Amino acid sequence: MEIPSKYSPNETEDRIYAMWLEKKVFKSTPNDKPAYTIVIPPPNVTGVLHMGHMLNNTIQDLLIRRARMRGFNACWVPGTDHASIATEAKVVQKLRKEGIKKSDLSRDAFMEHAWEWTHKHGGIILDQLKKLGASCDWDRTRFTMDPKYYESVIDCFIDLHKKGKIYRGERMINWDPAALTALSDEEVIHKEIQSKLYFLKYQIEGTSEFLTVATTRPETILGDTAVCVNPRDERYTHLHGKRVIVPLVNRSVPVIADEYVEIEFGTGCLKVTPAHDQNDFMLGEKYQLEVINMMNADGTISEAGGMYVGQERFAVRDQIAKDLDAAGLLAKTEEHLNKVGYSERTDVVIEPRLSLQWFVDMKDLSKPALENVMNDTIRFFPPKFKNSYRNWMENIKDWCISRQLWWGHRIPAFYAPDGSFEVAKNIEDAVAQFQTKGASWSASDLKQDEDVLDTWFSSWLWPIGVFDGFYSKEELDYYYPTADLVTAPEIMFFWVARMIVAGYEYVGNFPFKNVYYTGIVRDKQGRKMSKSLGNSPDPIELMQQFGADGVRVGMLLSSPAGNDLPFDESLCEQGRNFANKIWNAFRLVKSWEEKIDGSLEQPESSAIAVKWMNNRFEQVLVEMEDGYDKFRISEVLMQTYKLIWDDFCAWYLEMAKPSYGKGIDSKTYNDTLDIFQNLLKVLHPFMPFLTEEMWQHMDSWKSESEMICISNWPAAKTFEPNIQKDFEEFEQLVTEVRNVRKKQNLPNKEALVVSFMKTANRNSSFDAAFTHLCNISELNEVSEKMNPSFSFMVNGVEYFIPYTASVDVEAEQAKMKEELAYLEGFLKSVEAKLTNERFVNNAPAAVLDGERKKQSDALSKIAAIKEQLG
RNA sequence: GGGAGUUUAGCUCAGCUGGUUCAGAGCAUCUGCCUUACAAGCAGAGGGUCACUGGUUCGAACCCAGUAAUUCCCA
Repeated sequence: MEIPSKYSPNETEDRIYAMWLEKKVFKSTPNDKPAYTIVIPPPNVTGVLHMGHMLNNTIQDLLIRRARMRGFNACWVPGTDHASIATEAKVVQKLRKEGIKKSDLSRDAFMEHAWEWTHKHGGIILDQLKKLGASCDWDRTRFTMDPKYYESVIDCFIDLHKKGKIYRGERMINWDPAALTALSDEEVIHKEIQSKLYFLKYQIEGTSEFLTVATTRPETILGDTAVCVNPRDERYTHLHGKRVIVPLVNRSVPVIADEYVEIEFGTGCLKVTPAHDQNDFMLGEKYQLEVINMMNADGTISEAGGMYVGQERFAVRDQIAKDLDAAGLLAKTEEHLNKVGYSERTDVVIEPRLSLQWFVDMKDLSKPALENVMNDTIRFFPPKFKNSYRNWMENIKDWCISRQLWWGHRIPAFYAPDGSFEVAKNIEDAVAQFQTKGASWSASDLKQDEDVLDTWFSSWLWPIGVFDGFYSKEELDYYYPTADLVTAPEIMFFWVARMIVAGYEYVGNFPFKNVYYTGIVRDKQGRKMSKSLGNSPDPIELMQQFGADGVRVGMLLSSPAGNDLPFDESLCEQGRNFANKIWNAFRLVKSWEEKIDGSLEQPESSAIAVKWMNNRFEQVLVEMEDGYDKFRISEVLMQTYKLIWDDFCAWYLEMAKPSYGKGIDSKTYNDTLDIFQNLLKVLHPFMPFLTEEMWQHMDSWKSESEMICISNWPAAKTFEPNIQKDFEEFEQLVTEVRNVRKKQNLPNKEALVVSFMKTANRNSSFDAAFTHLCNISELNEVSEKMNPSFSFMVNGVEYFIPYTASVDVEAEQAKMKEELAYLEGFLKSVEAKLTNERFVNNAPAAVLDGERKKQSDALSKIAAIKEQLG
């Protein structure tokens, strides 16, 4: 069978993936083997694969495939997140295009549309993951709104409410006036905006004097109920206890004094609008100020504002500035760099707003989660993220979990007409609960809370919920805690921290042992990849172009944990080239199948090559295992890359390759297959398709295991460091000879004679490989230097290759002189150290010996060159 | 404003306990090759004031202090 010289992934990948699915190799059920579990960070159900997913899931697949081969019961649980805000926004948008307004629909009708949308687009992303080679147990696919999962979320809410950890309260929250919902702090993005600072004049009551207050939001004067100064600010001590008149509004408000005010900022006077600013709210509570809510939910001015009613907030800002100016109450305006909060979802300016919301009291819940990260029970990779984790957890605030949306888990609170409420699993339970309290409401009297829960309030239960852990311990006991979590640092607080909290609260144990934080995928210019910038390549197209394996390698080549990944297609190209390189090594070895000559003995050159290659494999394997333990994925990949490309292809195969037209002995052939097999195994997690395809082509491999993905990971054995040392010497020697060939333009076909100066301790272990590889006809020992000839030193032994054709003697001598000058300078610096008494007295013996060896090596090299020069 | 990080070759990054793994890797570049697995390749070569300034030490890319640039998180 003719194997093409180019590997074509497109033909292969779908076929291989179908085989894996058919043989159910990714399926996991509890058994005697130890479990190794990963739960996927569930992507948005209607999302499409982007480069961040590619990175993330490549790493997860790599870990799970390695674990599977190492004999664990590997279980990777896939699934999707209902993503309430994002999905609802998409459905609203789609309906709008059809001319339907959300407000015209009933809740049930809207939910029908949302489900339809979910069924239509849901799962696309999971199919895309299959293209990448993701070895998930697809039978376990979960969705955060599956009936069972939904129930878990509701039960969790009820439980926390019973424990007194969930409460309803009026708080200053982040309000999104476009989506008409509350947002958690984490959903607000702060941006620096060039804005104006307005200096407003407040008349001091009963005088003709004015007080100037600086503000970035002049429209909020409609809600002013005080002016605040710092008690230490001597400019304003005379105003303590006085009252001032709010400009335009003409309301009299008190002047209060509080340390909170920054003396240096603006004029040192702060207008206090308790309903529209977090800190003002705090001042309002402290000094029992009146609260005037001057804004409607959609960002227009409310009746309570008294002026500009119904007008949009930013229009009013401009208008009020003009009106103030006209009234002579605007002292001046200044340019000002301001940080403004924007909604992550709708990108409109967030309005701090007082409203009645549901909260989780996080203070006590978060304690074990903080402790067990700090003491490394749960390990973070890279550990630097422990710092920000601690910072956040130590200052944790209550979690606002209600959202004014329909798509999601509806809050299980039922309100009676008198405003009292019960938290219950369903309306019947609520009726019963009212009854026990002596309130006899019927089901038709009660109304369920209109709001749904924050999406993260469902995904924080993910590692438990995917195993139905709230209702059955069977799978939970086996799979939980999971092994590793692979995710982006951006959602450390949204998700990772809260899963840890939930894990300790509901299972009494951590949800995962290790957390690997990936970086952010950026484009060449360092910009974050985003849809709006259009700078993100389509992963599916990339995989078509370079193969899934090529893209996987491309993603992992430069992505140490926690570092951003500056993505460049050329990395995928490197991955594709690597695939092709291996493919061709396979073609070579496969071609030997027909050249086996049973009568041949294994030549010495092949014997040493096999011995070295096996030894080298062991050496690198140890380093790789160490790298895996530390999650240094890129490093492990590079080690694998060099092991295969440099050691195996460039050196081993060249040494073992039979001479032109000759057959191959069966021992070398079989040894080569064994080596190749091990290499493919350690490569498999990185390039699953390519390795499986080759495995399927080789009967002797298939006799060990039907598929490489379920074969046994090679066990680390001991390696002999001396063999590698000898090899490196041999490598130098070969390079020197190649250089001589190049200088003289001697093709490899032409045999060479090489001589070396007689020495007691010349190492000859690789001589057979050397003469085979470099086409050396004679390797002679001589007792006198040869002239004229090229000469070079390898590990203290001087080698000679006689000049053949015309050689530029002067150029050679000039080069030698350069070398001589360098060596003499080097020697000088070494000797300076050795004559420094303090160095000799303080440095450890090993370092001293090293310096002495440097000295003697330099001396002998200098002597040799001088002799050559004549 | 508070906190954390980063700065080593053209690019992306290693460099773990201060000293033979000490200035490295991959890619890119340059030179020569269609050598019977592979031009998506082979062979060879060049390339660095380890951000800057000072300190500690026999010895600093590594420890300390300061400066600069830059990234992220929080408010």
